[in-house]
Amino acid sequence: MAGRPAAKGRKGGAAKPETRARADQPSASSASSVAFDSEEIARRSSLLWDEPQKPTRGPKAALSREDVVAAAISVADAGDLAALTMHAVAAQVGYTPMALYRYFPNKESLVDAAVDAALGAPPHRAGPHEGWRAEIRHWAFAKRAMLCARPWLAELPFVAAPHGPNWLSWHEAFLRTIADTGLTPEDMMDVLSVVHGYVHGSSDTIISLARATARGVTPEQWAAAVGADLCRAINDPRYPLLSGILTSSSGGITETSSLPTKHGKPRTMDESFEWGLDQVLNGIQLYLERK
Amino acid sequence: MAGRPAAKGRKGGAAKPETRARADQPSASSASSVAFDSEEIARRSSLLWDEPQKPTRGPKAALSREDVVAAAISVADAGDLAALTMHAVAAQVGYTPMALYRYFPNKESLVDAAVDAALGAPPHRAGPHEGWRAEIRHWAFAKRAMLCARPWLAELPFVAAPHGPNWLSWHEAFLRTIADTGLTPEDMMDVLSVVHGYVHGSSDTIISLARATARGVTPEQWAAAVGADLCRAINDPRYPLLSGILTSSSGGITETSSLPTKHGKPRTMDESFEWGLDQVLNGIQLYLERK
DNA sequence: TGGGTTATGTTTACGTTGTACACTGTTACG
DNA sequence: CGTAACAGTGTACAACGTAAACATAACCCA
Repeated sequence: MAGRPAAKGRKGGAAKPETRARADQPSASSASSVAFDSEEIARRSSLLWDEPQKPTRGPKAALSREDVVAAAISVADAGDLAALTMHAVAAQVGYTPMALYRYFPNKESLVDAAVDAALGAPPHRAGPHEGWRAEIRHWAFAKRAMLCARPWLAELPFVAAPHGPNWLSWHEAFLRTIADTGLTPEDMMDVLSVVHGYVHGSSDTIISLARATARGVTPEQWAAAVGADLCRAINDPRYPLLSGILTSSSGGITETSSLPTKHGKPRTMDESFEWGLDQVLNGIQLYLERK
Repeated sequence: MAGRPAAKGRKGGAAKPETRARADQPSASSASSVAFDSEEIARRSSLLWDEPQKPTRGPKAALSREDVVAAAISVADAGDLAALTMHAVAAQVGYTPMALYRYFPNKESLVDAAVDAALGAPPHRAGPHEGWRAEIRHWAFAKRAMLCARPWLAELPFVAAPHGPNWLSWHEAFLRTIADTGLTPEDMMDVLSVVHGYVHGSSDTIISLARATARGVTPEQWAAAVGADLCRAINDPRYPLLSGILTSSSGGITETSSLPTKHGKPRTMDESFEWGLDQVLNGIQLYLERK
């Protein structure tokens, strides 16, 4: 038989995997690394776009790429990026690790596929157009929420991941928000870059919190830990301004439910994100008005 | 003898790896992962701040933590983050891999130290204060340049790295740029978050280019490869706006020396970064003026 | 109906990596 | 001097990604 769900002990089979991979050129690149030359980029993204082209000869595959990807995502969701091993994915689908190589030539391509799938589709905005500003805000909050829901995506190096269908969909959705503003194509891409950059770059703290809470750490514990870490700077003469802000208590680490402070109402992390987003949008609005 | 530089020769050995790892609790966390609870955060950052406290009894250590960190940085500079292995670092300093464990308890702490050291000190702004806007621009460009010079830093997960001395110095330097604007401590931290977020989040493309060129790939080759990857979206009915922009030729991928286009002068990547930064700063300026 | 062909999943094995442990040798204090 | 604390080495091993060889199952054509 062509194999049974495995789970434990089975027999053997035969096949011939890819044979390519590293060590040819000065290149190299490993595990979840970054693509450099055109052939590597093409190879990595091809699996995100090309259909598997089903053969008719041998036994039917028990799984599909989608099955494997779904298993990979559930493994990463349950743990973190480091938990996403071939062994773990194989166990999740009920086969041996080597079985996965019938669907993806190596781990990198499986991770690429899992990442794009995990991005999911961008939110669909039904109803009337609310104006670019409200639409961008929706987009930004959705993206942030997506990253918080799958914090392992933020563990990836944030450079040069292959551009899969969902990745492009998020970009397309953004462009839809500003399609009627009269911006040039070039301005559109740069506005996208500004907002996208801000959302990604400024979400590190909330993602860290999301990771912690997913592990059972309470927000209070997390805030205390990060605060204690930062407080090392307090009274260090090298960081006078930072010390002052941290001791002023309103600038310290606070999470969504906000910690006790001396005065006023400190912004929650979500409010800080929103505040920053609004400043960014104000800048863009200014640009639009001046045109 | 207490050991000689080694240089070659390996064999086998015996040991019992962690035994912890995943599967105990909901916890886990591995290699270059993220800290969750207070004890882990404290443990990870302690080595960034505490002195080694030299013993007087035994033989003198041949190396210092700084030596090991310098070796780690040079290894990562020469390759990428994946090249940063204990073997490689040990070979760089001329000792056995296990010798490194006299200086750092594990790889993670070594990487943490190397990362903070690699950040380097923020640029020192001598001379008269040029005003917050110019100062922030300097800071942002310096940070971007630093990331381009050490692209492996961008391979790290961008969440929750321990806050070492240099990391805090960069923050302190930023706060210095806006110290006289009259912002509240909370506003200052949020302004920092906005600019920091934009700089980090929007630098992925240029960092990717920097990585590629460091490997000998010409900017033209790189742009062609990335462009070809993106062009998969062209004529795909799912991405009408993106297709339009990509075919309009001015919105395509261009690097610093700019590629041939049909009309006008497309922005280079640096110009796009600067454009976005200016919109962000405009937003902040608006906030300052309204106060 | 029965090969031949091809694809499937399994088994086995290997190189790499991080690192525990036991050991040899070295230094400085008592 | 002895002895305790340290340095670096050598060995061992688990986990990982994955190459190669195998055994089997489904299809094709005769």
